[in-house]
Amino acid sequence: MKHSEIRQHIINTASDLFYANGYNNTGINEIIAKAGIAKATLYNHFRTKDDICIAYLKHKHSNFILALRSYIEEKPKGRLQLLGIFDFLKEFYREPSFNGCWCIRTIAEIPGDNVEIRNEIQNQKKELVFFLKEVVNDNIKNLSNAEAEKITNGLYLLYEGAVGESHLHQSDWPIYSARDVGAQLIP
Amino acid sequence: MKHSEIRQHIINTASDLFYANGYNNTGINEIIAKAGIAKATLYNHFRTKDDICIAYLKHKHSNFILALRSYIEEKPKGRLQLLGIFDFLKEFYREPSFNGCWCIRTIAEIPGDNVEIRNEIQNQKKELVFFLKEVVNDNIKNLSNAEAEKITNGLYLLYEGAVGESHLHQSDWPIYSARDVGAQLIP
Amino acid sequence: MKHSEIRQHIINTASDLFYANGYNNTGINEIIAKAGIAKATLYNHFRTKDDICIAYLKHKHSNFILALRSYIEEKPKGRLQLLGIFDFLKEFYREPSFNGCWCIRTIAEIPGDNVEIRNEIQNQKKELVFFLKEVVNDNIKNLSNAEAEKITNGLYLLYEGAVGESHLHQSDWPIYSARDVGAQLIP
Amino acid sequence: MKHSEIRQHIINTASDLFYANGYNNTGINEIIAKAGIAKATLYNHFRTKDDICIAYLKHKHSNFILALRSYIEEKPKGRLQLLGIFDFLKEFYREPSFNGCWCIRTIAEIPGDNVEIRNEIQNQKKELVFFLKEVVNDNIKNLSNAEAEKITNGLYLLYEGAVGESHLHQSDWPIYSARDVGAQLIP
DNA sequence: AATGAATGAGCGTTCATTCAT
DNA sequence: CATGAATGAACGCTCATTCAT
Repeated sequence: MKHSEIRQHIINTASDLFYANGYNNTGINEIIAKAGIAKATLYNHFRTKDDICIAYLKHKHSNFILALRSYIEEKPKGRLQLLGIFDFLKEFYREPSFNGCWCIRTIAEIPGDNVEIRNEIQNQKKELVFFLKEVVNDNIKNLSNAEAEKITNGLYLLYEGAVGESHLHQSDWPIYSARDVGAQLIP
Repeated sequence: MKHSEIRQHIINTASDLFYANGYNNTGINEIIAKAGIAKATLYNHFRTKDDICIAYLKHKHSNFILALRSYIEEKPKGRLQLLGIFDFLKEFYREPSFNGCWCIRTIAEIPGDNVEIRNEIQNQKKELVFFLKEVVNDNIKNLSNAEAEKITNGLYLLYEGAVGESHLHQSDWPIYSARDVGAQLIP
Repeated sequence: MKHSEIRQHIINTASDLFYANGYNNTGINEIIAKAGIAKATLYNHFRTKDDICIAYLKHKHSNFILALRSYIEEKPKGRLQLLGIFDFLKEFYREPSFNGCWCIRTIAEIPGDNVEIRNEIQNQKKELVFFLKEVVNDNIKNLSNAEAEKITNGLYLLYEGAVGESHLHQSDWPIYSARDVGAQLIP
Repeated sequence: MKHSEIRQHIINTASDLFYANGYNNTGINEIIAKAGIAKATLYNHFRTKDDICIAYLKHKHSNFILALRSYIEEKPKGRLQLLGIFDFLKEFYREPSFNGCWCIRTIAEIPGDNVEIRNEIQNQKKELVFFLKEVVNDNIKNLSNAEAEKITNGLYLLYEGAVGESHLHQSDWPIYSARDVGAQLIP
């Protein structure tokens, strides 16, 4: 196995555990046991557990953005494509591994002065907002920038609320509600 | 100090620490040190740390509901009272101690099989939805039940999103956005 | 066993190990195993391993000063009492546990920026110089302060050299040599 | 770079680190990082870390003896040349890299049963005594062997004490004191 | 010869909880 | 009812050394 492969193997293993059980509830020992590697091997690839956390967040984010983008690109232009973010979320929710938003869950676990992880999380959300704005502009014509931003922020908040609340209530009603409200935002 | 006073003192102390620094990041030793009590005293009042967690959640919730209720009751009936939930959140956000939603943050820290704490959190949110529905019905006349629920759920999602995202981004724009969108939901 | 007794038990155990095998070569696990206590018990009595190190140094020092003082007080006043410090060292050297100077050995093991331990060690040596000066003044009459200091410093250096070199060469000739030279310093 | 050059490069690098920060506080990784070589390269040149330690000690010793010899050879014959060892030490002490005696510091770090390193250190000190005796005989005429040894051992102890104590107290007074006492030893 | 990823054993430290007093 | 010393398990991390390439 090549260096980068074992690195990816660690990230995959840790990601599953972090996402399923939480960052602090997942110990290094659990990761190496599941990955089948020695402790020092892990530390040859990552300086600290926090570094693995960053890699985990990036891993989840890039997969998520790719999947979301390809999902909605297959939808017909217009309202359906725009509301596709909620349909995507429905599918995401149905996955047995669904456990809410890794950003929200991780930020709840780390001390407030952990700027590195906080920054990563904030940047991911900013990227999501940026992506949503693209989708808004692609699917609603003749919007002023202010209008586009208003709709984008609304959809973003609804999306985030739907992720968190479907996870919290273990039910998909928040996703349907969010889609309904989202539909009202589109002129 | 009476038995119940000590209990409340422990809850107050633990709540401040849990909310500020997180549940897992706050140790029993820190709590007893700040409360100025002996370790066994704490365990005479609470069976486990998880029990303190439940008490912490209840404590935050009842204070929150009371404050929210009294805040919006002072607002004039109608749209202003309904949107008052977002104005309340603005004030909540401005408090130096603001640190997001205790439910969301706590659920991220506990193992998935901890039903006791999960139930407490779910019930709190259900109570919030119930309360919001009351406010909706009080301030918008002649709503069918379905209409009331639709608006309630929308406001709830926007509120939850605004709490979480203002905390995540360390900025109050999500609260303003949520209020804007919320205003569109009210006929 | 009372709190202070178990504390002293830890100090005794750790002291034997630190002095025999070195500070860094002695692990916490070795200490608790030999002391027959749990790891957390040790950490209830000492904040860090460095704190145990300080206690070890203080323990060795106070025993040493007491033993040295009582040893030379039994010697007749004059040259014999003054040179008694080297006779004391001979006996010290003969003990099977003799392993050189804990100060010199410890300072060699700790990072240069560990001021707490460095200060303790420097203070111990200053106390030794102070004690030696007392003995000099007690046993040589009509010395100016400068003369007393000169003799004191000479004896101190010879003593320290004798401790270190007898340990290094595993032989007592440095003690005899130091005594010989020391004798020449006394008018 | 030739084989022997790499070896010397490793020794130089390791020596600086060992002397500055201690043997146990310097890791193999630190050495190879600073030397800019691969880990296995280091182990092609040295069987174990202890072997590097031996090479480090030899390196320091031979440099030291050469520098000391050439320093005092430039002094005029007689008392000045003999006491030149302390003047040399003054200059040694003034170097920013001064960190006491590598022998004393290393012997404090290794287990008592490490005969290889202990022997190297003892031999270095025996060589120093031998060298000092040469200097004594060169600069004081008509000494019996016993007289020469007595003076040599005295100077040696004073020298060793001065090195260790100047390092411990971070002050040069022990060097001045040692020189003063040394002067009294010379007839 | 040179590489650098992998290792197992150990490090110092923290944790929620128990129990004799 | 209040105490606080003691606990065992787990924590994140470092080490000198080996070995397939």
